[in-house]
Amino acid sequence: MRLTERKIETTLRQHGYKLTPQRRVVIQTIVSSQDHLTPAAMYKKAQQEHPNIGLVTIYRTLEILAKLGLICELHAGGSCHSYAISAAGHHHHLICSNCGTVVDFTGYDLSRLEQRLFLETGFEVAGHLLEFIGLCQACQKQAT
Amino acid sequence: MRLTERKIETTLRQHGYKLTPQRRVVIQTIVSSQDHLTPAAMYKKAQQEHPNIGLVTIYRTLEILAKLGLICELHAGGSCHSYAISAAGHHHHLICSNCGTVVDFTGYDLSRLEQRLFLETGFEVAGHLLEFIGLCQACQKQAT
DNA sequence: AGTCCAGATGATAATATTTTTCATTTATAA
DNA sequence: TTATAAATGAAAAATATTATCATCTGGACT
Repeated sequence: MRLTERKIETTLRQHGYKLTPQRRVVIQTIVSSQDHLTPAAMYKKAQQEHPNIGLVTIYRTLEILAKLGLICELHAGGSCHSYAISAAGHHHHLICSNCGTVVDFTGYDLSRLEQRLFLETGFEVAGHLLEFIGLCQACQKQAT
Repeated sequence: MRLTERKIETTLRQHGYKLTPQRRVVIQTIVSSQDHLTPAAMYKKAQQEHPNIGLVTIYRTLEILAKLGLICELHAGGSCHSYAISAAGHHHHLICSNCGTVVDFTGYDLSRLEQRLFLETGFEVAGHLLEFIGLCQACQKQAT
């Protein structure tokens, strides 16, 4: 389940952030997007709703949303500074290399591997990054 | 098994690239480094051996090495434009968040998960990104 | 060893991206 | 309604990356 606009706004408030029109626009934009967006792409989209919004505000808002875990930074799909709306709990991503669509999936547990790695290397694992890149169903058909 | 200087040089030649002193220095630098380096960090290190080397050459060399799969771009450890020497076959990375040390590991197979994802989402997976971030043994002790 | 030349280099400039600064505006709690 | 801490946008600064181009050189060939 992806986070909703409402849920994100509540979380922002709970952390003492003000709910400005600009932030609403950014949130709305990212929630309504199936794919991942760079700050620049975000800026373009947001401007359609709020022509005066500044690029700096985009950067600042994305930073906050990322810090609160409301959006996820993606790496496997080209730019390393693009974001997609987050799912509610712990999850991983599937990214379409053609259209950029991001699909979240859950239920894959890496803790056994982490345990193995600890035994083999002594590393105390604190986090991980797992993303898949490929072609979504729609883009596979298109490619035919 | 990490790639050796020799192996990398051979591969470069095989692909028609010239083996210049600058490239040797870059290769030597990255092979002898336990951690991952950004182009800028690479530049500094390389300059110690070859004071006249240009930053552009670093960028160009890293680009070639990455394209040939001789070095790996890392994401979980801060900068998304840092590289570490690659292991010989398919592998994944463990990165120390404190000292930057990169340890490769092999033998973890994601094809069953990819199969599951295909069934569930229709995605035709083409590749993946799997990295772990944590504390290496040495840094754990240090932290005590 | 000497010649040739495609490919490589470094200096510089151009472009792109991100962060800082600061005067002004505004969301929200009282 | 007011007070105020936080947020905004414009501009500048700082970083990071890529393109251009005259010059140089590794390595194939003799």
